[in-house]
Amino acid sequence: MNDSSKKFSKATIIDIAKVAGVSYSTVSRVANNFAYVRPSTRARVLAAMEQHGYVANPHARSLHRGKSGIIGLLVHTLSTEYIGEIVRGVEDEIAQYEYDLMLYTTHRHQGKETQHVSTITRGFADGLLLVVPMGRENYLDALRESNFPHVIVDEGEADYKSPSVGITNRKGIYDATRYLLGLGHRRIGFISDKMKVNTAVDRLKGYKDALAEFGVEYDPALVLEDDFVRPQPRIITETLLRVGSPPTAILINNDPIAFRVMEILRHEHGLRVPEDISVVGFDDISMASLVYPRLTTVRHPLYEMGQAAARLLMERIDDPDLPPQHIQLETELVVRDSCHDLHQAMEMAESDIVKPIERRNGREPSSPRKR
Amino acid sequence: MNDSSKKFSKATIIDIAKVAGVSYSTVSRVANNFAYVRPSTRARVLAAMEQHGYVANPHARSLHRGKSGIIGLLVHTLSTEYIGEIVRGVEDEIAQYEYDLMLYTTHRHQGKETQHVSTITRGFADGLLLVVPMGRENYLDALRESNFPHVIVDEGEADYKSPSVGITNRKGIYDATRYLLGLGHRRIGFISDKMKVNTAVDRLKGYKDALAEFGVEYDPALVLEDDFVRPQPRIITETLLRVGSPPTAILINNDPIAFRVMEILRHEHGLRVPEDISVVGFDDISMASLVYPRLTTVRHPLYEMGQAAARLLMERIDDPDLPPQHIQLETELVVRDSCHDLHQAMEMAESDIVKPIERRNGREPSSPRKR
DNA sequence: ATGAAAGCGCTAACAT
DNA sequence: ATGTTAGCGCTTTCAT
Repeated sequence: MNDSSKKFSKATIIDIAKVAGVSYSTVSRVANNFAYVRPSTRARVLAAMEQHGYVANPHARSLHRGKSGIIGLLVHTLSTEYIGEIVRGVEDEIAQYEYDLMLYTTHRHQGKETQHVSTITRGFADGLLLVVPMGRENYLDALRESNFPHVIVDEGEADYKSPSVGITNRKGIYDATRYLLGLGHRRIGFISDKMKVNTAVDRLKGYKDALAEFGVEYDPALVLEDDFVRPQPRIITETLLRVGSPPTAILINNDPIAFRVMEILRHEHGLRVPEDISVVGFDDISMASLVYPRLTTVRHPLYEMGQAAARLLMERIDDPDLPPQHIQLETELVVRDSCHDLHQAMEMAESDIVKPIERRNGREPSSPRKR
Repeated sequence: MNDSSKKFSKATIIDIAKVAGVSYSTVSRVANNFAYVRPSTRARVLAAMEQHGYVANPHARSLHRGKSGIIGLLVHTLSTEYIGEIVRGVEDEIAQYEYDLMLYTTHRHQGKETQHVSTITRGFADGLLLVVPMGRENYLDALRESNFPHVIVDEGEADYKSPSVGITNRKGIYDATRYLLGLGHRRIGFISDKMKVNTAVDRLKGYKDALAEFGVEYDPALVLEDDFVRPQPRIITETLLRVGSPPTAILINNDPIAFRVMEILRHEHGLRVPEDISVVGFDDISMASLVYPRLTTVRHPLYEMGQAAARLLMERIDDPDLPPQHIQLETELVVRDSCHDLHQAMEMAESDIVKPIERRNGREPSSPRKR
């Protein structure tokens, strides 16, 4: 409004109309590529637009059209590859529809703010993507009531009231658990997100199913709930190692936490992975194949999930009355080097003087220089 | 505009005015918390707003005010912790000013599109943050010409025409190189981003300065330029190992690439880090302390950089005529376990039968199970 | 093929 | 303390 801000205020449709010597509705026609504009007129308008670097004010346009070409994305944080990959999928998909992305981080809009998020988004964006595993009930209801186009990303099987995209969580963990059981492991630690999170429930089921199938009794002492937003890998690890008959393998429902557990196992407990203890992660982020030992994990198709969610949202923006749909993508067990075959280990032990238990503190990490 | 979309179109200021039995300017006054509204009237309006879940249409508001409360963020990709941390800093900072974030990914708006980005952003957002190390000349000029508030994030020392935030790149690498030299290394590989990127130039300078200080001759064969957008760690590594007198240490200007190089060194060349070859990274992302061996690297204050950039931008939105300013944040060498002390190694070798050269393929990674 | 004019929802003078 | 009104910049009938 003040003078200095005028400096970068763009030419309006009226300015262009004046320069081109036409009415501003004609400029609008040219800008929107409508038919029935005489080629010579069009050229003149185009020239004027070019000259002044004209571009339509998106707010005015949105105001009139009643839609903005923007979709909102609600996430907890951006600092993880997990979310980065999802956003990449979303971005690539909506680019085809010429949509743009508005970012909302939930930790800002806390408490009563959480409700505002949906309200803010409503009216500003044409649709909303939610990557928020919990604490969303209040505004989810509001979104459904007002029939505002939205899609939940990475949803479990519990709640299909809203359209959503997810993965085969149960099967993913089922496969991983079976794999460990197949290697001879019977005491398998399970580090899970809070059971408030739907996907965590599904995954625990996969764990139990596999155990049952192998006739292994389910031991609650081996199942630890952590808050994946603020994980406590040290506490979790120590708790698990202190269990009466400690686990020979740990299934951790999140790669980054698995990395931290491995680090703790190695540097604070002198345990080797996989020789002394096996580790399996979940997500298969890029680091999984770069750590040492390379992490065996369950691939989570994050990019594809983002794409699918965006596509679903586009459909619902077109027709908000579509019945809620849930898309489920396939996981895949990726076997790398972080698990030990106990059968093989047995044979070794028989022809070996070193017993497994003695190995534990046998080898310190080389060159333990301080930070 | 069609019927179904009406379903979630919110009540307007006029609807509320009717319900509350006042004029809509009064509603506006209440919505904007103006004085001089009789408490009873205010209460009535508030009730009506509550009842209908009223929230002002942001486009109408922006249109009128001439500003939107939005800042644009232009990044290449979101899939890295690097960018995630920056965005987190930005987010936290702008939240205090009640600004929101609009995301633009450059790989979408390529070629002539790149120009559109600035034009789109102009008029829609009140300011723009750029995390784009290269290929931005065209629109940067346009931004400066129109005096549109913008800040370049992670800028080197070459270009202070635009306001920017960066780090002590030269010193960061200078410290790291000195550290390696201090450990006795004389052949130090240097893997850098393209020299088109300003920061890469600064860093190379730091490398050369340290070398000169130790009287070590600069060998161009040890300096490899890679494209950090599409890195080729395998090629780089092999090239470096094939140099006549190969490096005993490698300085890699990016942690994720350092992780990949370490993996390649280990699994494809049977080399141990740090015993056979030392590695230093740059950025100190969270994984640096979780890999094995823990990575010695240069800390890049990403979060703080995001904050500083956002703060600078806020200032410039307030007063676009401020002279361009450059903020430089401090780096810090973080010593962990990925570097070997050659002096120490010498002593060892003398009292050891195993010569360094023989060690090279001496130890395969344990349990080399296939993926 | 083009111009005139209404209106999208809101804010901010200007009245009263 | 509240109502009236003129835009903000654009799209879109409706005329011509």
